[in-house]
Amino acid sequence: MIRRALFYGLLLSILLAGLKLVQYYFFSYRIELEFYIGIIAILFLVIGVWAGSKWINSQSPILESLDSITINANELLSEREMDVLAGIARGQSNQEIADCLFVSLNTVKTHISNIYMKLNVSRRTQALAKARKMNLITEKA
Amino acid sequence: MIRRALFYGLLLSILLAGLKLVQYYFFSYRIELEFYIGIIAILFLVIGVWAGSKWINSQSPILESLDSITINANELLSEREMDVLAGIARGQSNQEIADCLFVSLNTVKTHISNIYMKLNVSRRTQALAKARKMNLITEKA
DNA sequence: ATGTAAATCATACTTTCGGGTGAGCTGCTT
DNA sequence: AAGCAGCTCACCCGAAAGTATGATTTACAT
Repeated sequence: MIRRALFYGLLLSILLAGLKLVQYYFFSYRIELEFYIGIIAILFLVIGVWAGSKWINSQSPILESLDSITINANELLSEREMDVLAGIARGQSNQEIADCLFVSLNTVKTHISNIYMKLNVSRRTQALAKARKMNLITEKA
Repeated sequence: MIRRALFYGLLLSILLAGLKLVQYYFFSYRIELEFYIGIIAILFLVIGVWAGSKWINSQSPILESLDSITINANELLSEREMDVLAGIARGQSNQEIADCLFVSLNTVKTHISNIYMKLNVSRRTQALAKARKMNLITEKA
């Protein structure tokens, strides 16, 4: 969570710094300000779309609600396991979940194994069925 | 698709125009340029995330039509395909579904492939997520 | 009749999943 | 300090799932 926020914050800072450099050394005296701002706006719009696409399947509660899947807090599964379960519920592959959570495929597998143990199942679809019965997963209205 | 692109293009244009106005009439002489650009960058980043999320969630033509048109769910998937989909939703393996329906494993695979084609997905968990969104699958007491 | 869609089954191949095991690191508790 | 739970990652192997293609049969509509 925090690591991801820091990562993108850093990325944003770097981009801003880069833009400032570009501005001072190359463009400021040759391109009009409106055009320059337009480029920045479009650039960050694209970045935003990219980040949004990448995050839409991640575990943030806000984005989760956009995906109409809600993971309910529970004592049984740990936070990370809930994240993984949400990915499964969204239909993501293990690799996709790993990419979203910024961990390795093996880590996701381990979490999933633990989920299966805790839910007493042996397949992701079984885990989904059981999790829904237990109200761990609910559909957003 | 095209309509959506036009919509967001228009939105972008309006926002750019608005920013230009703001720039000329309020901020240009009071706030430093770097700060101003940073605000724009963040603003469009947020817009991008929002738009990206929205876009991702309405990728499917089927889901789009659900917004305005009432679709008879039974039209899309055949009876047998619904049987198989139910098995998937129950968490059954392909072999278990085959046993339940008294058909071969290959037949189940074929049905599943057809389901994936019709739902435009490539994994059973994706099929579940999509089918739930389309209300092909609903929870019962 | 001819075509279309559904259902059935098959073979061959690739990718993904899941099980088992081990291990290092962190943070909290006793 | 020691123990424990959670998170991370790795490797191996077999099973399940998915892809691609082709084929037969039935039923229904043009």
